[in-house]
Amino acid sequence: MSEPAPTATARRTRRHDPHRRDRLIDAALQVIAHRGVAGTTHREIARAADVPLGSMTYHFAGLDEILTEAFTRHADGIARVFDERLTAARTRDEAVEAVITLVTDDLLSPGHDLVLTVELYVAAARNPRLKAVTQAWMQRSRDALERHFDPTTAREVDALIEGLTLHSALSTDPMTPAQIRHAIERYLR
Amino acid sequence: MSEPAPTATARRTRRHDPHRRDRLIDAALQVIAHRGVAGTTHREIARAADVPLGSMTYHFAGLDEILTEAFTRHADGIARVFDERLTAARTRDEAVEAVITLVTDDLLSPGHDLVLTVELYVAAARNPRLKAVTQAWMQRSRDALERHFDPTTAREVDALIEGLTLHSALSTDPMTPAQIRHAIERYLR
DNA sequence: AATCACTATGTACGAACGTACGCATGATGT
DNA sequence: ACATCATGCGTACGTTCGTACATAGTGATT
Repeated sequence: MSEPAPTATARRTRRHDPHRRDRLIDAALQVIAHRGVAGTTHREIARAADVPLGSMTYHFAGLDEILTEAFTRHADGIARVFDERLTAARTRDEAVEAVITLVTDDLLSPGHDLVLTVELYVAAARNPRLKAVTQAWMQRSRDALERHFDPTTAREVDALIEGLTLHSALSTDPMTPAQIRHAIERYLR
Repeated sequence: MSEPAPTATARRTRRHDPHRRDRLIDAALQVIAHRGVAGTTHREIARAADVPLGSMTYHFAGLDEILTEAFTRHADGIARVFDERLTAARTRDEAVEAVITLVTDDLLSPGHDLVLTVELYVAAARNPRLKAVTQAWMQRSRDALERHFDPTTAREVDALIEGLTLHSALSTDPMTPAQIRHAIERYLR
């Protein structure tokens, strides 16, 4: 996402590091995914990015600022994929396929940390700035869906996507791609 | 849920307090709802229940134990309502109505703190005991739904319920009961 | 009434935290 | 070449936390 970090040994001697702020935001997302928002501290992020603690207060006004920027990056990334897939679809059938692909390939891919999304929801419940991030993201998803479906359907299928993703992620017995396809097609065809 | 607590002044003089453990678990749920799991500390719970700090270590082996018991109580409470509504339904149509009532009246009622459920999901991602609580709850919901619907439908509608509740709770423009009814009926009828 | 097991309480300690701040350093513009 | 200033760095302070523990009060049993 950003430029590679200087190696640990290099950092001990060299100091120049443009994009450090960017790397810190990415590091914050890693820490959130691994330890949760509760376990995300200045020190953990600094360790993950291999920068000294003092760097945190220089680049960010406080922990809130880091969290906001990190979650904004996360939401924007997912929303962009959402947009792209649905914009590429030309017909309603293609749009249905796009939704299925979104859930099975993008949202539930092993590399994608779904837990980040749930962490965002929880944090948003008590942080107005994060609530705004969440709502902007939801609005963007719905707008993308409305390229192909009427507003009511868009809203409903948006909720369905949410439920399918969440339940699949939380279950020891996750839904198969075929089951997800079945659920979405049942709703949209 | 439990017996009323002795008043603050009474506590200062008297000490006998059976059901204190129960009250502490309820207090923990209140604190989780207000401050989140991250802001839930021994001291906050003790303050909410108006007991001294030392009482926490006596009644619970650690913070994990309190959280587990609190979330177990939360999940059991919702699952019980779920069971009851679906057991009371005699026909498929009544079952559909029961599901609608569950979402609009029970899960989304102003008194019910939906944020507790999301907090549980996040905590469960990193706590095996809480993961077990979540999965037992999901299984119980699905079993209840299977009294009236085939397993595939049960699973899908369970996910739909999740998405509808979550989106309604997070949105500034929450879905109306009519919209929720529309979404569920579209799926089940 | 005496005893005892259980429950309740206040306090203390070490660890981890957010944040502030003074100093060092390297890039930049002249 | 040199001055300037944004950036990088180490450290320290005050706060809050989980937890332990010694002591004290209480209800039950005899």
